[in-house]
Amino acid sequence: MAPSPKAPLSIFWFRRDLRLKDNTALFHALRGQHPVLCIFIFDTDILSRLTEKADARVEFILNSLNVIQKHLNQHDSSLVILKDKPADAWEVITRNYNVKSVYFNHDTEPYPRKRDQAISEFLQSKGIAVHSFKDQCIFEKSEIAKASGQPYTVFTPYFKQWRAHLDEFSIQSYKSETLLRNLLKSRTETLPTLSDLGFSPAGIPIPEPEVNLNLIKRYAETRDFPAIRGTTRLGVHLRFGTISVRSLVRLALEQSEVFISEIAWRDFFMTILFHFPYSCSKAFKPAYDKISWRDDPEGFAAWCAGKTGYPLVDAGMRELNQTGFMHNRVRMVTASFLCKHLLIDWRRGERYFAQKLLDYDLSANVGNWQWAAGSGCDAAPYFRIFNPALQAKKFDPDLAYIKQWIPEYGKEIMEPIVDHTMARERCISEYKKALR
DNA sequence: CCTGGAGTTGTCCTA
DNA sequence: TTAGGACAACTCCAG
Repeated sequence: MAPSPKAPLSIFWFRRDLRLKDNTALFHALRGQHPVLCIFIFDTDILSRLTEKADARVEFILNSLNVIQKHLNQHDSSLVILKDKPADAWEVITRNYNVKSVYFNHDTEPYPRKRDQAISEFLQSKGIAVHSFKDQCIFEKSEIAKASGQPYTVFTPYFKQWRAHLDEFSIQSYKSETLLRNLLKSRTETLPTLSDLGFSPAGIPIPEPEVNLNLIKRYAETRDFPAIRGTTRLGVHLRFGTISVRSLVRLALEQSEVFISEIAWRDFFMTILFHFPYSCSKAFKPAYDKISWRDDPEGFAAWCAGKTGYPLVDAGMRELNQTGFMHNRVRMVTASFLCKHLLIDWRRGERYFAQKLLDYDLSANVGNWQWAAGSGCDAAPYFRIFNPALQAKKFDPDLAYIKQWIPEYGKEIMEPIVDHTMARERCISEYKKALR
């Protein structure tokens, strides 16, 4: 860290908003009265929980920080990177700099909420002003709520309200990129390397943050076919904030209502987790925690490895294992298979996806897993059990996706690890018993 | 408070 | 081959 320049300054704290363009808190920081120093903290509590050392997400963050650093350097400024527990990092920062105010964007997940609360109290106790802003979603917290003020728990009425609120203001651009002259001038700091952080490259391709308008226009017709490039794959960029969700909505508004509604689903699940934080580890509908999930180590291992004998399930799991991505249609099929065919607790699947997905987001992952298990708000009815063979026939009719991920398909025959009809009946009767 | 309509993404069986 | 009802009732939400 640089030696103490005692001039008063503001700090902008990058978290999951790794961009200089259209960044709300950065915009407000740069319009403040002090020059702005940008920081990023590698949270050692989070890093130490990552068991896989070839983690593409750490790599993605580092790449994004390097892009930011290049731009900051053009303005004779530099990122300061810390690797510490956040509380300790802020202890160091406030000791080394004459910090007058701190700016960051909201993160409403349970852990960041607690963290930000503690850090804010610490900063305020030192007389430092804390300013935080909505940035990672269009509407958050209780902005979309029933007339009574209670949060919606059903998507359709939520979306109706969300859509009615969507105006110029809610998707305006905060042109932080035009204010970079207000950055603090500082000596260039060297960024850590991946190995400095204790990680190694994952060898996973990272999609560019490019918005393909034609793809969004055709989204409703193409999104369900995993062999087609029919989805934008922007999830990872929304996850880390390398694109602004407002800019995406601005572009998509003219193109596709279905795509817009998917952005609203993202807001919806974030809002649900904000109001019902227990739902990341417990069934949203408590009765579903009465299901006696099977402890089936072989079945779980087969599912993870993509060796269930159901081609679409296996193709999806192999795509996930090899690329850190799985097509959304296939996410539903694989999740349904684990919960319903194998009767394995949705939390185990959720944790596996959490380890593997480059675009992993707690609220969306938990929301969708609970949807698949039937335990979530507004979830699939329990008797709705995806038939993997039928799903393959409908959505991968020429087997292009299956053959892409299962090269031995057609040459070797793999017996299904569980019979569809038996599994279906077992599931319905077990759910029935639990929900009685 | 009451009431009626609706609820992301399915599947299976029967006629 | 295809269309329609059953699956299960319950809760949510708006008027």
